[in-house]
Amino acid sequence: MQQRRGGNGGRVTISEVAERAGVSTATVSRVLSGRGQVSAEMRRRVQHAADALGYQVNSIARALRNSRTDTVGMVVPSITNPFFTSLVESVEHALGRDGKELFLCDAQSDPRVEARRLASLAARNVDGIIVSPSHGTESGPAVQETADRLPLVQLDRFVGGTDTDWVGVDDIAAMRQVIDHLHAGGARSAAFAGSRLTNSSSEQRLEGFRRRAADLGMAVRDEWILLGDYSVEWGEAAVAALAAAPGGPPDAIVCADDLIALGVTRACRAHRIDVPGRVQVTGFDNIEFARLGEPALTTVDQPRDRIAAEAVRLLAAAAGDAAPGPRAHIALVPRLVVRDSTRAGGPE
Amino acid sequence: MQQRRGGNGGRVTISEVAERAGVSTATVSRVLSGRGQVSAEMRRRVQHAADALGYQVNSIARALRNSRTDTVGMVVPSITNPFFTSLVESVEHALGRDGKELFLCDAQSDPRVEARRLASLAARNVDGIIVSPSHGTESGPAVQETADRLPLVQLDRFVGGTDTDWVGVDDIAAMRQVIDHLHAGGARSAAFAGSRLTNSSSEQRLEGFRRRAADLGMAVRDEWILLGDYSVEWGEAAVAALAAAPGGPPDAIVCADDLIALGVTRACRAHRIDVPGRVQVTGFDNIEFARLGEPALTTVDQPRDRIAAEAVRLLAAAAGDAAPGPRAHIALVPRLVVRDSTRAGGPE
DNA sequence: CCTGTTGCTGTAATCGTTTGCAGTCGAAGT
DNA sequence: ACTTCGACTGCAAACGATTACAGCAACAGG
Repeated sequence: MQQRRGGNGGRVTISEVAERAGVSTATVSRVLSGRGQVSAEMRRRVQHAADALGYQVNSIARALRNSRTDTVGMVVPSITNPFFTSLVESVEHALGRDGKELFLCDAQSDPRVEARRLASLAARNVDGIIVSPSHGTESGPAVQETADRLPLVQLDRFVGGTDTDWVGVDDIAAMRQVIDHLHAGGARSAAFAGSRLTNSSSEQRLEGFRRRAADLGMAVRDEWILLGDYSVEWGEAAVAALAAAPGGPPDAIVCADDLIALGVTRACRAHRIDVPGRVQVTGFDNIEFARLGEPALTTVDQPRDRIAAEAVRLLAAAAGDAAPGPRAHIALVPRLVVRDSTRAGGPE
Repeated sequence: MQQRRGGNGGRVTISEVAERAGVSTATVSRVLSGRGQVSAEMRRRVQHAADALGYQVNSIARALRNSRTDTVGMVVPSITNPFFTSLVESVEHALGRDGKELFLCDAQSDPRVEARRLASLAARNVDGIIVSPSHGTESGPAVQETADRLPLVQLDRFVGGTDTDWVGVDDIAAMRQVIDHLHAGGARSAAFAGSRLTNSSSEQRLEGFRRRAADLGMAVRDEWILLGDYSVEWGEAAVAALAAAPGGPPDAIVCADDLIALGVTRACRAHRIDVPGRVQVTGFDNIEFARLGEPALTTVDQPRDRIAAEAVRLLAAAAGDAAPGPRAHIALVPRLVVRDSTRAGGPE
């Protein structure tokens, strides 16, 4: 059935279709891409020949000719972090509506790997890149260099010293909601468990936490600011540190993401610290597992679909005009999701 | 600094480098790819010019010429399932060692989406495809068609009616370990919570469960075989069904994956069914969250790195020889990880 | 001096598709 | 009858990199 010649894996080319239909490759191309004028008879003949041979376009050749791949690259710090995978899912949906596909890369939380990924996406002529930078400063050069070559938008996190589009949430506003809620639940002191200040999320969230806690007069001791990484293990370690301190843990532990919060609640169980009775705990991101914690986590829900849609829109816009317009920084306001790890109506 | 001409986004081409260095494109290519004889002087001149212009190869053009992209495609049923993401991570590592990259696609658990993804990967001339088919029968045609065109290996799951390489675990042997362990812990009756029999994992695991339970004389009622999907929600629903039945749940609930098991333990807490006191629960896959369950899940650890390494090896082998060799079916034996959701030493 | 060899470099074809340009042909306008 | 036009169609040149082949110089051996 299939013709197998040449070294290209036996694929049928446009000229074989042309030969079989007795026309030129130009006509075949016009029929198959639906561009240009072609008579009904030709259209039929070509279509028939293409079907018979099982022709499929070679998008490499097409991409070379068009310098457009209909593919967008995305780089995330860690593909095993559920927040990023659900973000990826949202982005994929948003792209699907434009007939584009996603080329996903994992930076393994390492700026050097990240730089390699960005370079290789650029070499592959993707139409644009969506990146959530893994490091708040070290990711800078590679991101900026890539942005100089093709449309790029940063998602969720932002790296300093770069001038590109960005879409994410307003971390400060989110933290205000969190602190207000904890305060209403009776918390008068609070700890913060985040990651080392190597990315914007962490910085911003800590900043928001500090500011609002100060506004409300909540006690925040220096030794209650615990910075490690975005992992369950780190959350567990943080609780160990807090529990060991004289006076025990504060009234609330605010976590920079849900993984940390899951670690915190788990460690609290192990240390027999009642949540939310003795300590209230909050997360961030609202990953699927947040509701599975014991107790289920109160957390900040990121509007992933909105974030993804805006990012895709920005990329499309950037691809459109040659002149780089002014940069857009879009901060969406997230929503607090109250579950069982905090006290809703004030102290019982 | 950068020259911006043409419609390719202002990228520097090999001929611009050649012009600047005062040599032919052939020489530039030879220098840059390190193939062929070039004098030291030329090498220096070309290198210098390339650096000055910030040249980067256009891998689209290279791919067209070489009909090789150094890219492998991977299609997974759901990118939000932690098992698959960690498998992806392993595959990426394994490929990295060969200087290849991964093009990841999400099939959204839908064979039609899957078929589209496979076709588009093939159109993009990836060197090979790794797929974990989302459906046990409906994925067949697309998978087979793709396998006819280029090297393909199925991972973890296997779809009926196809003739391709496969790497996964021996589900039957795994289930034997699970049942033996539960039996040693005193279980004399057991339920199975899996997904509808639309994929091989589910089928095989159920088969293994049935066989070994029968061997050991464990009671297995028809209404204890609960099939839904691979999700936490389904695990919760399954417990609701079991708890409502007269006589209550059996001594053990064997789950086809960890997500289901997490739902099961969660629902048991809600229904005040003691785990492992009243009911023992097991999972499958050993995702990171398995140890976070309350209680931590006893589960089957899949040797992800081995699986990934074998898959990459098979692809490389298939890419090497033109004649398709005999198919390899590699079943690795997984390891049981005992945690707190089962009784280790027999009934207390 | 002629031939063969080695070492380097350039010319041009090639991968598969798209598309500007030019050519053909029949129909319509003058 | 002679443009003019429009609808089609084909020719051939791109896109950017790789590479077989040929050409050239220098040099060794006969």
